[in-house]
Amino acid sequence: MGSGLGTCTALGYNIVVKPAIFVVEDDPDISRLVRHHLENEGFTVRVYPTGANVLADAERQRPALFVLDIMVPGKDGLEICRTVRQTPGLASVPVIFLTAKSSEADRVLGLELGADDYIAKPFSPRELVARVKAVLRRFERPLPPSPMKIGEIEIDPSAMTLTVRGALVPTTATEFRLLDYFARHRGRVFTRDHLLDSVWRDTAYVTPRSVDVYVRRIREKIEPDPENPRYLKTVRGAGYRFESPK
Amino acid sequence: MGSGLGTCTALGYNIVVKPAIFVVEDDPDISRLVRHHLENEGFTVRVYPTGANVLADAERQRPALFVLDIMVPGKDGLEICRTVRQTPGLASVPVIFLTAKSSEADRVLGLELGADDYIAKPFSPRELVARVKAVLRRFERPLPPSPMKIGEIEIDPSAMTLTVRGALVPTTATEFRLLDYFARHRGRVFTRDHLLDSVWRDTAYVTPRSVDVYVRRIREKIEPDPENPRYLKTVRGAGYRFESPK
DNA sequence: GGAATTGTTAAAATCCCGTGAAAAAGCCCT
DNA sequence: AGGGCTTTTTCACGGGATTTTAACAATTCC
Repeated sequence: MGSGLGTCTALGYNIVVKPAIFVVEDDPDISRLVRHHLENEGFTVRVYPTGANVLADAERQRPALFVLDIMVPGKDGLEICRTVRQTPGLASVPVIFLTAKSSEADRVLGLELGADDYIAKPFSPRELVARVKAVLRRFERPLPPSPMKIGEIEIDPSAMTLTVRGALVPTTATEFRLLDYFARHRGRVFTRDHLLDSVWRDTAYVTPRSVDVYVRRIREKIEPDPENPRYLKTVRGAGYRFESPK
Repeated sequence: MGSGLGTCTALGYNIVVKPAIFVVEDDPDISRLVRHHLENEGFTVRVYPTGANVLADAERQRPALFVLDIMVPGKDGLEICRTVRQTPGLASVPVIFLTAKSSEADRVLGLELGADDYIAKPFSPRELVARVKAVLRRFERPLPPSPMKIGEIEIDPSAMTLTVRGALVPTTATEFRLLDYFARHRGRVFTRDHLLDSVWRDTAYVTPRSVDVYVRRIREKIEPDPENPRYLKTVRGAGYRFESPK
């Protein structure tokens, strides 16, 4: 995994996908350096000296990540970022800024622009690569809303149905949303607070212990033996993790 | 800690740790200059006129930074840099090149080899100091959580899993947080008090000896031979240090 | 050899989670 | 609007896992 490459299974065999990174940088020395090191890591890199054509290209071939110099002639980095965030197909593509002044960094990371990290110039290649990989990892897309089959259970978000070992099991709305969230982020640990933030609707105040109750209800519905969960495990001191059984 | 100095509490009183900078430079005028200004800033400086012994020394007393002249008799700077990058214990130590030729080609070459910055001769003392500090500072900004592989052990913070020699090893929350902290700051010594401050949750007072207990538990889980730790070493009189095995 | 420091172990104290049940909030229907 | 239903949320207790302590053994350094 460390390579940053993604794989996808289609047509029954594996295709290795080289994630594309779009770089907007006018200084040819820097862009050469960036291209060199990112390509070394197995990424496909596209460099744009100005911000003119990036967006058009990006809409066609959606990149995995943007690396934007804050200041480039023409449309500058900030401008591009803003547009990216407002373009439906690109809104969730992560952005890393290259900044000269560290004072810009805070501003860039500030909420409104929605950058995901920054790298201060002069930067080292190792730093660049490390941050790019880290951001990509953080942004691993949740699986798109399509029916999922995990072990013996099937979750169909569009129908909001849960099928366990062939039998349709009724669920309440919150039960389903929580299970769906877990199933979409298999293998990760979530704290109760995180789950409340991302699964619950209103979230006015709700005790984290409510999560426990729902976990139990879900277990009763999907686990053959709710005492020894194979899917929805508790990670003591941290939260819960959903996993595919071996 | 913008100054580049680190402090740590040990032996009941405060010790100021002066980060060590290893300089490889054959011109005595320049090396004198470098030493003078860096020592003025509170760094411990060690000068090597040739590249012969640096690596051996560095492996014992791990420096915070290398300053390498690109061209020195014997093993030259580029060579040393390459070796450093391939030495497990040193791979993450930053490198700054000194070069006479200010040609861009040289600069880019240096950076492509994995250097972290580059200073063209003749340089001003202020520039030297500024770049050294900048690199050290950059280096301290922690990366967002991402899986780590150190020797034969793998740590995945998002899944909260530890894999040792291929096998998944269960950990408790505190064990994991401590190991994660160590792994994220490889090569640095931490006092028990520092660890309590930065890894423990509440820290309403907890005996420093608790750290010992956790170190032992971690060793039992990751070390092939817990009596002779290869990863998590004790630094008598100071604390513990986690390192990549040679 | 002796003082200081760290390793080890086991027991005590604490924290955390599962559980059942009941209160509160929604919801739908007339 | 009100009654009966479902869903959501809270609460408290008990058991068990984790954390912490403390006492003793082993090591290191002078």
